[in-house]
Amino acid sequence: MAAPHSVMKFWKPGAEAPGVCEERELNTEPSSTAVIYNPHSALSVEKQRQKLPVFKHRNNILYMVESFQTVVILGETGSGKSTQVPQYLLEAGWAAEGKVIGVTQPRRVAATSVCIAVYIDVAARVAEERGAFLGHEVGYTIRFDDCSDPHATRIKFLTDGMLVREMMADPLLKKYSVLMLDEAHERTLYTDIAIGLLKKIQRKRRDLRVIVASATLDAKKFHDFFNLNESGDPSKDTCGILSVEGRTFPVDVFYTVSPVPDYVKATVETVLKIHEAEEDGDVLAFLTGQEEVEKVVSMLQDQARSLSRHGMKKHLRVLPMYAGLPYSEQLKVFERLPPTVRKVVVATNIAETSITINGIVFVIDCAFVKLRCYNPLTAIESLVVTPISKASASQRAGRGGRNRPGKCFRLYTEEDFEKLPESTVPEMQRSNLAPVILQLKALGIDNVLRFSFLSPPPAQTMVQALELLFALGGLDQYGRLTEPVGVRMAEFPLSPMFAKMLLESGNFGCSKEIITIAAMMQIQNVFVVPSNQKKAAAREHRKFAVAEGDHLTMLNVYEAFVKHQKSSQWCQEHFLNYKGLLRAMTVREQLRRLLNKFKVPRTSSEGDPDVILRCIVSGFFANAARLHHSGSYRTLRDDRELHIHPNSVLYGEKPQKWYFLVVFNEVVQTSRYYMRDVTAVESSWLVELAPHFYKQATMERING
DNA sequence: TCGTAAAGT
Repeated sequence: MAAPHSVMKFWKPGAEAPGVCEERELNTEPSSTAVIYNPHSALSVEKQRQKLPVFKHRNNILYMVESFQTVVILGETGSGKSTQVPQYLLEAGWAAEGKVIGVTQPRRVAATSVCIAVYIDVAARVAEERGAFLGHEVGYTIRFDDCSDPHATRIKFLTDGMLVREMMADPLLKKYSVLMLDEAHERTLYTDIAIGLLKKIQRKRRDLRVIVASATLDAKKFHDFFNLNESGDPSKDTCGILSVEGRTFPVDVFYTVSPVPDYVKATVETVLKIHEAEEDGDVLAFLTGQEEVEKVVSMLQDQARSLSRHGMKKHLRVLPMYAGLPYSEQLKVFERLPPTVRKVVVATNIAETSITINGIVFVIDCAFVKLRCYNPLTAIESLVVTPISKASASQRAGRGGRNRPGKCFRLYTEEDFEKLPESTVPEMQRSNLAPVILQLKALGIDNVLRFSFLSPPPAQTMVQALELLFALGGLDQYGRLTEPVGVRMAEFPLSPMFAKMLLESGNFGCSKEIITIAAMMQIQNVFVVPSNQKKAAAREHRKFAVAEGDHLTMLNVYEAFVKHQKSSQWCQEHFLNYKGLLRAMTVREQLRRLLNKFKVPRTSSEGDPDVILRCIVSGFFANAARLHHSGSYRTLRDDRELHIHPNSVLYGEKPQKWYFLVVFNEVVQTSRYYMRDVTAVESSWLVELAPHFYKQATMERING
């Protein structure tokens, strides 16, 4: 039998060709023990800290923070910068006189885990004198979890989104002496907002220090952005760059000899080739979505069974990994396996930044990723399979060098690698900006079009956002934030349409129900569909379905959940996402408090659906579509073709008079333009509730 | 007629 994988041919470029880590010296220590204090080590905490690569740069870092307003630290994986730099600053007195050293992370888990690592260091050192408690000297603040003390905390970790929130209460961030933005190269929406705002704050607060911590890529861009020196004399620069080597192992990069027609098949073949020809070590393969992941997993599992039948000694354990996977399934990729088993993790981009799996030696990279992008002309978001950037490719390859030297198999030619863009387009340039613009206005940025963006978004996207905010009553005709509607809308941790709907709910007499609906709409995958029980799941889910649409269906699910004592078993029986529903409860509580603060009366519709639907229209009137005789829908605003998303309870319903007009939360483009979270409404409500938006003539055309 | 990456307030 010919080996099915014999078609995959790879080659390794010569030393002069760009590879990953080729030129790096080989290190013999794993980075994982280096970053977190190991209480079992014979070495003291001090000794362990001194062994980190960043330690050599301690004095230079402190010198630069003294001399420059902004310092860009280029630190590679495993340098120890995230845990050590905040401690160096603390030791050098930057937290004196009640000041705080703030460190932001793009993710909640990172904010807490880095915080705990630093806490362990600090606690181990000060324990003898006064002890240390998490949330005192060292603390963190993330949504729903504030583990910090306004008086005692000297080093505070927080998500970048949280920092932007804090600016609403303290626009000059007066309590901070230094802010370090970690993982800035990821260029998340909130990192970019924070960067723009910090530059503005620095003009008013010369004493505020900013440290931008990034992987090697965008150093110059950050430097030029923050450097306020216009004299041309480098000695007057206000921003300095410093680079810190990392501690990872070399990864050999291989390319295919010719282009790969089908990367799903090629992934399977490459895994088998590694299993057959390479030494021990686990495998990580990158694909773009759940469907591809599951397909590769099932193909490999078939192969693995046949291999064991043919007497292959070493076994394959194939595991999927993506965000939508149930938590218990996700945990399996972290399990340690006996040496007779090779672990193969087939993952989406979640494994590029959000999780790190120990023991990975071989990486397979298909060169693609699914990215959200926003079309400023149509105001429609879509998820598009896009070629990755070179930065992404090197990040993926690096996943194979965490514990020992690794190998990365790229399912594309070196020539195609050269054609990839240097870095991924920042989120700021591919997002709907309505929430961003609202936040900036609330932070006193009057002219958002002239705001200092690190990467300016398309002007048309900003215009779209301004128009929507005006239609919602959050901005006046001069683009100023309205009082109180606009100011209050900005306080909600939700998109402006949801905020408007919530603020109106008191007037409609259904705030209790609307809070639930808004909270439920924030969680993904309320309905769980296990691949082997699709029919049973659908049967259970249908029990919650309501003819009006998804919003009232979600209300139904939540109320049933509460009625059944929030039981996890009940959720399991009805194929509902238990953790998601718990989260909806937490979100609901936060929203309820905000409505209390704004004195929105607590009212219930007492079973009348119409008031709830009208209230939804008051926020989502701009997202309306009418039934077209073709059977699809058309947007009211610009007559674009839309379809009901297959996950909607209205999907597949026979179009009746009742479904003539619908509103929806969002449109996503995949194979078609799909409306998600859809509810049927009366056309007369649109004219009544949004007369400024829908002129009478438009309505006549619709009805005619 | 088929379908949401992953992260956050």
